[in-house]
Amino acid sequence: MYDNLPENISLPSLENELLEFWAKDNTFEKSISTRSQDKHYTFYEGPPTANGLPGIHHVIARTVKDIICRYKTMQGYRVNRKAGWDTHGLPVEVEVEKQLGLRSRDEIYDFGAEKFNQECKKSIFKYLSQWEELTRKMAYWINLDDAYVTFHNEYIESVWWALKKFFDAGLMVKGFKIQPFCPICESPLSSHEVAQGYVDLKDPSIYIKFRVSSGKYKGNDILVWTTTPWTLPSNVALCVNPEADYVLVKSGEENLILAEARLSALKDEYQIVEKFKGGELEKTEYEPLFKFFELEKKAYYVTIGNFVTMEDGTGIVHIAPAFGEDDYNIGLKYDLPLLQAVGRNGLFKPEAGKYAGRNFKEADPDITLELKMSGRLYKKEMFTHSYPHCWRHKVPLMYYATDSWFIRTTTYKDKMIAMNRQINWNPEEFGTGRFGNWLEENKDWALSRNRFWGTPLPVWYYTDDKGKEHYECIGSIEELKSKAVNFDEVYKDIPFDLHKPYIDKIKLVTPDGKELKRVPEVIDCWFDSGSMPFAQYHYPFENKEWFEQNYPADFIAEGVDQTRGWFYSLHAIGTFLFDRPAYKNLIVNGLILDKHGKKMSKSLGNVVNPFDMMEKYGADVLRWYLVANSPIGKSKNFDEDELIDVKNKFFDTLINTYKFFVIYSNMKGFTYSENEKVELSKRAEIDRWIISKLNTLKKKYFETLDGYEITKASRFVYDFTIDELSNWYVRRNRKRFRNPENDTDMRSAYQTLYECLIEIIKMVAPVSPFLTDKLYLNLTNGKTSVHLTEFTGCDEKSIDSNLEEQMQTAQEIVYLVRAVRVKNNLKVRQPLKQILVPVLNAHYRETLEKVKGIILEEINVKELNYIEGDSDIIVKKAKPNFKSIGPKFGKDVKKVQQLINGLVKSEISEIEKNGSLSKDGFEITSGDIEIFTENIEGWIVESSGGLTIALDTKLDDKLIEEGIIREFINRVQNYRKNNNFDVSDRIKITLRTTEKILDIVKNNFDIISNEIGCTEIADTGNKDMEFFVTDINEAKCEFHVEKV
RNA sequence: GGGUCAGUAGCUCAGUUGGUUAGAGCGCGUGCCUUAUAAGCACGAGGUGGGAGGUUCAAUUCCUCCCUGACCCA
Repeated sequence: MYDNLPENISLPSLENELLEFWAKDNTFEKSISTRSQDKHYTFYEGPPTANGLPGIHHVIARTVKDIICRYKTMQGYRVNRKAGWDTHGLPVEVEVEKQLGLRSRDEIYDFGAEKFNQECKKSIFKYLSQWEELTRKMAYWINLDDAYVTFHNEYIESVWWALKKFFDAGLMVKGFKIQPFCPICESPLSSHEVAQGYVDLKDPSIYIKFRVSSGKYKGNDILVWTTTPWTLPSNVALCVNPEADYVLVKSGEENLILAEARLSALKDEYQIVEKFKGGELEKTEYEPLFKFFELEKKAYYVTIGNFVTMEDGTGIVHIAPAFGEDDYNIGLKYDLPLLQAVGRNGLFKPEAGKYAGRNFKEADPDITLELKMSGRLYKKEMFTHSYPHCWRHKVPLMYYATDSWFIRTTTYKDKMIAMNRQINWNPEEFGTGRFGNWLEENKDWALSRNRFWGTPLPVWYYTDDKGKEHYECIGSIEELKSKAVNFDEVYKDIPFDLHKPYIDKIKLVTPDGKELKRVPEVIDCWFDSGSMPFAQYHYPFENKEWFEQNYPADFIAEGVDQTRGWFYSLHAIGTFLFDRPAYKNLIVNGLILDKHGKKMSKSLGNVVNPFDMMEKYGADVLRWYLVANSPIGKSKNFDEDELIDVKNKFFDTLINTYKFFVIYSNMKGFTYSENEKVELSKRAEIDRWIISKLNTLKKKYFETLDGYEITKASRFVYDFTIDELSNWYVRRNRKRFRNPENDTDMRSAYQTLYECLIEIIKMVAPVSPFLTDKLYLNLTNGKTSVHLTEFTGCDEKSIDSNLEEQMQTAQEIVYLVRAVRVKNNLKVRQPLKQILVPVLNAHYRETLEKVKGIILEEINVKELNYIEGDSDIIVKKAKPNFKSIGPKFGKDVKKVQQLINGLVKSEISEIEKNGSLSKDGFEITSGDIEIFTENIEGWIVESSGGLTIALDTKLDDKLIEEGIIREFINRVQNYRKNNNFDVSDRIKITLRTTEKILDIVKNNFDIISNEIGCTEIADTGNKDMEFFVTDINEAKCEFHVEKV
């Protein structure tokens, strides 16, 4: 006996039941421990931060990870799944600042860095319980008890080891970086912070004349455009686009140089005097506007750069290397001096003459005025643009050059590009496109952060007599202990902790007695997470062998937002340290938007709560929806209604197929047993057909999943389950399951269905692990979870493509006949005499002969007859095969198309016979045309896709009688169903109807009684009886039913 | 501002060496079938394949530009 599922089963409550079973059974642990040590598959978990609530977008990434891990487990691999937590970084600090009401760096110092970091540590796992609950409920199998945590001393030590490797290779260096900088925080802002602070600002837009002081154009003026007059006192160069055309124009008294494409910027009429490429201006010197600084390096000349555009301004920009990234790069390229007239606090420095002490933005009008007075201003406009502001202080940011530590990734960029080619990206275009391009344009990694809560940069330094800084990088705790002079003192009363501010107190000494202090910075937390392949195992201090076996990862998966985050940090670190990519395969999932394609945000109130979804529809349904409904890599518009569709269509169909099997197996006393298997060759044709289809499905399923294409794989399973198994195999075989011909036939049918169910369950299991396990346990001995089983491979031998093709032909013909019936108002219950099918070749005839029985039964027709290709009543037509005639006839293809469409029967016959035909100067061969029949003279026909059928719609008394019998059976069955009769209930019928119907029913009592389970049909009843009123072929028909 | 990806029916999505009638599901309308099915089937309505050019005998598919959206970076 097989256990059935309850009526109206609630998937969420079923899931709770299985969660308990798995917990008791230790299924997850077993799914790892029962697999061989020698066949392991390595998965890396990208660490989330638990100081924010888990959302629906976490569910999709984790579903993807879980599916592949479960799939590989079911392929026999041992898949260790170590969880991880990302615990450092600005999000944590911001959260704590909010909590404590701290508004600036100074306030954090006042509060105390030590206390601040303690608060950070407390805040990290604020939502841990929600994360654990999500993990459990969605059945994400990962080992949370053994999670790596990025703030642990061991983890940091491994990160330090990696940093020292970079340092020793000369790839970790100190330099400048232009960063968005808040003058009140006196700190750079992260791009994430900048993104939330854009405000429309009205700014000046001024055109300035720079007087040329050398070369061919000496004495003329270069016209320059800027929207930041406050940067002009820090100007050291100009920049033009070397490829663009520039012109010298005469406009009134002025001789101006600007880009040809920007002539519209001129305020007066002009004549072009000369035209030349921007490159020719390089090195042209000019007179500076301001002279606040003594320069040590050469400045005040024209440079070239491709970033200069022709979209606005004059095609010539001014360069202040401390205040813009392009500017800074030009400064490096030309070795320009770096002037900073404005300080970190946003105020002009004392050297800046009359501007000293002024706020940078507020000085704009005065600078403009001064230029006007000195005759250097050409034109002034105002314009409004979106400009970044500090989200805390609401003041405009400066782009400002600050001290930073860098990883010089650009030096091994080519290697990263080469290694990237070894990685299997899914979807592919993310690897070649987004990530590939990002690598092509690689910039050095700005590593350091002027913050508090993070992995401290393990660099100590001293300044020598000449003011030069000397650095020492520490790569382990041991090294730190041995080199520090005050280690024990610092950690005397506190637990050992590598974080600020304790680590800042550690002092080192050089052999010649120089004292070294630690640099104040912490590092970018992306370096933490990118170090997880080794840091999670405290490599190289422990687990050396284990790490080497588990690097690189076979598989990782995250959202597309990680392209330049985790995917990059893993790649950049792995490439350098281990000379190999850090991962072989990855799946990138798209963002989840709301149903209208809008980003989910608290302020819009369109955030989907994953717990709600799981409680309403179950994790199985949610997981299936997330990966199967739309391609994983695309952004997904989350729509709850579609969850309902998934549940109704897929899960209900699967459940009902299962229930059907259980009900009838139990009724017939069938239990699956390997020993009593009916050989495939001895099973009915339709059994072999579904088994063939099943194996074709398995083949596609393994192929796509081995290629990490989850969406495709799940759609294959979906289509098979609904279309082939439920709607064709089970529906067609219902009678057989109820009344099999003999014992072999019965076992053949039940075994076939059983095998299909088991295999589908296994294929669905990685995606939707709950229901499948329940069904699997019910269908087997109830002891072993489906997640502990292994797939049986595709059985190629049982794939019979002929059989599949035959069935497909049958299905197509059935659909055609149904269409004819509908159009001619002929119900399927009315049997018809015959259909005619034109057969143009012997193969087609054989095919039809094989599936004749199925066709006739499906469409309720008595005979299927053939018309041979040479019959007079067939109207043959030909249509062109463009693939063949296209290359052959080229420009004449349209003429040939008309010619072929106009071929008459005799001409087509000639081509069939001789293989070719000459007409109008064209030689048509049999490969150039497709022959089909479109009409059969004197018949009602329907054709589609090359198939044609004709239906004989003439009725005789016999057919009408049969029709009435079926109608009557149908009425009674509907009545039984609507009145909740049990299948086994026997009934007695009293019938009041026309004489004709009454006669027919009585004369066919045996057939009818067998179908509807009645013992007697009477034609007279008593007056108290209630009659059910219906009609048959427009004749009134009333009957009364009672159970006997 | 730069880069990447996408845009196919009201909605969700298929669709490859470029081949002429662009498909499916959901939803809508009308019928039909059914004692596993809140299921299924057929028919119907619904498409300037985002827009404009170009290459070609032939473009949803290849190229260019533009528009819209999302993401990443400034």
